[in-house]
Amino acid sequence: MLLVSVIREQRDGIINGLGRRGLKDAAELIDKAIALDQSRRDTQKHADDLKAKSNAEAKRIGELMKAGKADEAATLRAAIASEKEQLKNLAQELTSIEEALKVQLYKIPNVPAEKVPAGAGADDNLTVYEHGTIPTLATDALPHWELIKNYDIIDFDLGIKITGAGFPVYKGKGAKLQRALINFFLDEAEKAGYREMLPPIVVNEASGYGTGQLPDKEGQMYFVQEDGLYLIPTAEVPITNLYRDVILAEDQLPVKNVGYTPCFRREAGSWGAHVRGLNRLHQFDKVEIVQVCKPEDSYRILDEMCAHVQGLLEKLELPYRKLLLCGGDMGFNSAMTYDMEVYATAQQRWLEVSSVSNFETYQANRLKLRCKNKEGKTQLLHTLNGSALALPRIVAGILENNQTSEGIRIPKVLVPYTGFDMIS
RNA sequence: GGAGAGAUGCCAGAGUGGUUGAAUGGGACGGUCUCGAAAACCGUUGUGCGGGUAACUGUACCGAGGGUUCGAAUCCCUCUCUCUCCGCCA
Repeated sequence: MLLVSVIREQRDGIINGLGRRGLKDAAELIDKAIALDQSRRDTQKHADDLKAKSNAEAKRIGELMKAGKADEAATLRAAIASEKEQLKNLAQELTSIEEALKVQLYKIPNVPAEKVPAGAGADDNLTVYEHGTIPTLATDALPHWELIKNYDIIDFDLGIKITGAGFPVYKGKGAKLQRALINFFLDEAEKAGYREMLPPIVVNEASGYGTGQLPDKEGQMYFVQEDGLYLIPTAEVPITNLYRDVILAEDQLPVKNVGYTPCFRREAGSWGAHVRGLNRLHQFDKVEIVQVCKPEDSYRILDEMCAHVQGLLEKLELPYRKLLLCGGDMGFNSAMTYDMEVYATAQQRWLEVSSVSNFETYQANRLKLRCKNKEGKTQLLHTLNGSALALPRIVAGILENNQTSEGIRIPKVLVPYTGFDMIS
């Protein structure tokens, strides 16, 4: 969430920035927060002053007792009663104002960075880079959901039987391909300086709040009622939350972590023609890169992370494009996001395979993730993350684009990992 | 699942109602000493939120939330978490 002090000091700039998300009521959102903040400060001043008075009186009673002046102490004690009552009311008032302010701040999304184009939705995203050539397929080329059946490598029906729709079973070379991709992605990240982490894939409520899935987006996550735990929708949640309530030293920055996890998404109500096959699943595998850095470095690092992701796609010989998301299409928490999309030639569609975001201090403020600089001052850090990469759509791209009459060709770089160069 | 113990500052660990934001030790940082280093000695070493141009200052925080009290790290209640032992188990 945004820092209330920043909202106070940069009201107009923030309203302006939020406008690029297509938010109609930005001014109203912000002004309500400012009003609550003002009343919070007034109330706190009032309460603090009164508390200072009563602290002094309590201390005075202690001194009188020690000096054996019990009767004087008793007089003073009697005088305090009404103050106590007032203090209690003020404290209650303050708590409820603070609560209201917090709720209000949770409603305000991150401010898009200056370079982010204004826009309402996907149509306003900017294509900033394209790479690779779209292959020319035979006329009888099949979409991946047909290919996986023909080669018997991914089985949706079995998944339905044991779990439900959107939980595929990977079989034989299909399963090996998953494992190969995961290892390839992890190895590449390690070469780029990331430290591998294998976190839990269920998290508590505090972690959900830390990275911004909660409140409001609990519908996205599977919830284990009995234990109050959420299945992670992305490794971002556990890996970024490793740094919740942490104060790092400057020389520990930037933190570069990578993790493979399964990801679980309920995706309620999103089933239809566009989400066939591997295009959208309830459970899928993903390797995620996460960085924590000093504010002045975060946009350089955003570029660095994109370059890493693009390098992966190039090594996999997949045609892709890079989009700079417009304000309206960005996630709630993000200040700037690039999406990478692979072209799935048989479907004739671009599939989002990675989303790389800079959250600036938005998550760090919730996480209380700070660093102590050389002057001994603490300041909020910036957090970033990106998929590197999400598997199912990569698999869809490989299957569709590399289909031949002899079978499906495995990208060269993966062959050492799969142990085979064709699925036939 | 059963039984017990505990939760204090960067860490270890005192503290059972009245200048305790918190003894002591360690660590870290700065200084003295040294050619340099070690040792020794001296000093510094929290966070949030307010007020103030600032120096500075108020307040809160000893797992969380309530309560008792003029006054709570210290007493009471609830919750959470951790650890140990037993059971079960990959």
